[in-house]
Amino acid sequence: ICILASYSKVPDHVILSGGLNNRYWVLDVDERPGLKTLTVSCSKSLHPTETCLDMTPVCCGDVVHLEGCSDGGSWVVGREQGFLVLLPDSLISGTSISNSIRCMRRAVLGDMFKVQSFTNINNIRTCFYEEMKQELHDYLPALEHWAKEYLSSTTPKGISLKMYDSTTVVTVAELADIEENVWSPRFGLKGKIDVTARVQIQKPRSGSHRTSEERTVPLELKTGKESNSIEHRSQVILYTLMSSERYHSEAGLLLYLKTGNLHPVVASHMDRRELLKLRNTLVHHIHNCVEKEAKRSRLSKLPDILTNRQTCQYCPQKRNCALYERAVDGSSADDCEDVVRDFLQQETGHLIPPQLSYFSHWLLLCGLEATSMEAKNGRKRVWLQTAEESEKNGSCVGNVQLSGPVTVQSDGVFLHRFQRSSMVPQEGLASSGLASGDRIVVSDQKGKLVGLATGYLCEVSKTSISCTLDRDLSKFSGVLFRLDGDEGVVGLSTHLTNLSRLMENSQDSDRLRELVVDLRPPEFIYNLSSVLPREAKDTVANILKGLNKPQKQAMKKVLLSKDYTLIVGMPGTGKTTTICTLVRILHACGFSVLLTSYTHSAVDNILLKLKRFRVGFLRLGQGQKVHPDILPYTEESARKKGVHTLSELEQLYNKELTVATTCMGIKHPIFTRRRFDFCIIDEASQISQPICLGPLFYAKRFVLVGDHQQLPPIVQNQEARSLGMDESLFKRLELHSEAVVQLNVQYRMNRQIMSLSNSLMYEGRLECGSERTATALLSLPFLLSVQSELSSYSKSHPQHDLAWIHATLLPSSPVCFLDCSMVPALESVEKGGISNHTEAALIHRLLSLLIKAGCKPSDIGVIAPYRQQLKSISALLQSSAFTGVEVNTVDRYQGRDKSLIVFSFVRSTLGELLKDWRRLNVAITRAKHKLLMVGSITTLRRYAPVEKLLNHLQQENMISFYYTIIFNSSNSFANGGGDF
DNA sequence: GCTCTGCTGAGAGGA
Repeated sequence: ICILASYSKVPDHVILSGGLNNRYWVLDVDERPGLKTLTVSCSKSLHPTETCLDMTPVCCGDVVHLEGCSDGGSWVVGREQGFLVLLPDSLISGTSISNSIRCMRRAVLGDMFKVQSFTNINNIRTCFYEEMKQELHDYLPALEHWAKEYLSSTTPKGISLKMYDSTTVVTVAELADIEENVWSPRFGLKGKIDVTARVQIQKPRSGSHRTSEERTVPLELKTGKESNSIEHRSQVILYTLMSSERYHSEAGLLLYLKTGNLHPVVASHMDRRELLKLRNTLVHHIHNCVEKEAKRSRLSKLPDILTNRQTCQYCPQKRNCALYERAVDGSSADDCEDVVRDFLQQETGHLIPPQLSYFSHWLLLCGLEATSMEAKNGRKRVWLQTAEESEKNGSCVGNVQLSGPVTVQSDGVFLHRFQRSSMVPQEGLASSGLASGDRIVVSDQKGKLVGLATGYLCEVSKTSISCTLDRDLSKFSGVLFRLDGDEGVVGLSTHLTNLSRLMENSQDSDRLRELVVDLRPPEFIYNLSSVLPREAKDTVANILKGLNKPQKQAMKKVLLSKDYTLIVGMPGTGKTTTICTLVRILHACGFSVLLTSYTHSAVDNILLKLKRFRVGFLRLGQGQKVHPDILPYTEESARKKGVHTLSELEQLYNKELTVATTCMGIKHPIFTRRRFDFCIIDEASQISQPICLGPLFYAKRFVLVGDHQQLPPIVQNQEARSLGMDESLFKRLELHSEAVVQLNVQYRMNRQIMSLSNSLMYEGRLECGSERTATALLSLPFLLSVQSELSSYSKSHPQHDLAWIHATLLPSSPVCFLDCSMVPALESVEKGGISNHTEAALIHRLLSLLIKAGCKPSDIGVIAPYRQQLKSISALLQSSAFTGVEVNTVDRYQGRDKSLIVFSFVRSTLGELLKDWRRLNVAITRAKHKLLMVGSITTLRRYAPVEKLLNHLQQENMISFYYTIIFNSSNSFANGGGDF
């Protein structure tokens, strides 16, 4: 009963449907020997139900797609017909499935851990003409042979296909496409087809006449040995299956380039069904990587280890295979066969139990987080929803056609322009919810060509859209397309790959593991002169002149470190400047530096400062995401200036001492070659441990810069968070106080504003850098005129007491809390989240007055913890007078400041976000000269952090004014006061 | 309960 209850409600994000592209919900599984009956429904009300017979590992609550025919509501998946596709919206690649034939465990691991070895410099080799020519040369004779035998343009013999009679001849008429991308949500498959070939099938009719028929089939190329193996043939069968909706082909071709031999691959229904069963098993393991037992989650068991030395010896997943077995499945070396024991010992013998549990712990956290992200994954909307439905939700434009020619921008980047074919709605395409810079997926409107190309939007105007795509779609002129925003299915493979690497038996990993997992205390040397080169001393001394005391200390600590240094950058203490200076000093000493952060903008922030000094650097990363002023420093632009050979490319990679990129950008081939003396990671307190590890593999020493009193890494899964997934490496290593330097001298906030954070978080450690900082106030040149306007209004409306407004505006009171409890100001829960219209209206009024009094809109920032509140505030700030006012979330304001900050607390009931001390700390440390807080004190007192803040405000007499007048449209000053 | 940035990625082949 309990099980039924939990699966009798379909979650909101699940989409069900009947028909050809059906999606069924599994309500019940009845298992008997040799027979498995599923009770399924394709309606969200779960009525009516149908049944299905199949042997796949299906659980209650799974979504399945049924192929074949149903007879009176019962589906049979059997020898002659019918398929069951488990979780069809998880598209599995053809190679993953063919990999699973030999070892299912390897295929499952392959989905979790990407193996790095292949992004090496040899891959780039073939990008250069000479190297490519050489590579191709060996294959030319065989290719020529192939063309003569099979290409229609010559006089080919063709191949005979057994599926027809022996006199049927197939020749290749045209190569229609190469590397065609296919997403097949019907079979839950995806892949890239080497060659899409148009073939001619000639068969004898009765009598002597031949009939000729044209078909489009997948052609798979293999450069290696001609094995005609089951794996190769399976790949072709899968490509044929996944492209069957496009081309209706029944067979595919397999071409071995070493010999030029072409093999036809024809599959029976059972062949296809067996492959789809493998796919289902794989999906089952991927989806159920975490299981719950007695309310506690744990990692599931993987398919068994294949104890075949021949096969396992060269398996790219052997380390992960052994690690998982020992760390997760917990098998001790004793209770297994000799072969397995030897294998486990060989791969994981260098690891001690705490290291294994670090690995399994983080694997579990990532697994939990992955399940939360999967539920939100919006990619399946591309095929589950019509363009019209998706347009309503935003982030989709349907009914567009190619307009104008496709231009090649660079290698594999094609610029396209699309136009709405039918009438354009009033607001035009600009209102589609898509904006320039967004990632998109292009599909056809009908849903036959799903995922044709991906790319980035360039320009969105009222009538047309331009974008760069990874494929040239010019041959589809006239086809109706839809463009969908692609939130991406990034997953956690970088996390897992880094974790796996941390467990590697190598020098780099051993050392990092010692520091990160075993928490070995960091070491320092004592004599600065041994690290400072004589010739750099003057330069360094000069650079140091611009720094304050703690900043100088930080520089010294870094230079003396043998392992790592942690720099705590409290709000406004000049973190960016400090990092910039650090890079300059290290540069002057001749040290190489890898400079990273989680976000592109944080990396570029430092580079923008660095670029003013004569310090060269190489910026890696997608040009689309890099700041325009930094573009000249990217690899892309350097290569445009002329890199024609491999050695020129190597020169480019080795030229600069300093290399900058994001933490995720470490897949770049440069890292197979280069090691750095230092790695600096900015905003490290906001980066999760597995991601933060990535760049550290490439440096001898590292510097983490952050502040754990500000925002932690974002973790969506509640259980993962409670198990510590939001603990950054910065926080973890902070227990070694000898590695920590605190930057506590700040140049942002005046004395009163600083006092808030000091009492909330920093216990008085935060100091003002100068008297000027401490006493700086908001400048309101026209305050007098606004005041007199207010006074005259008060005279004519004596029933309204406006004293509180007078006081709020005064620059001499830098901190004000406006209490709305008595108004009252109630929150409202809307589709997009929580907002508070009363607070929004009040903020609108205050800003009008402040701007009238002479505050520049660009000096004003409005902050709220909730997105929906930003929307309702922005909606009120539409008039041109407010242009320049920046409205944003607390999270997005971290690292930034404004002269005047207005913070809207929003909540009138309890909420999750404001319970976090760190978020509140960020909110109150953004203002330089004046901080206005708006909220309901009676409610907010219930949160410990806000309570502490309020106590301080009361002590210091900063809640000077209770905002208690009735605030509604009929009798407030809002109407009578006209436009102020 | 509602905070959000990363990222091409499928497959390249050997025993």
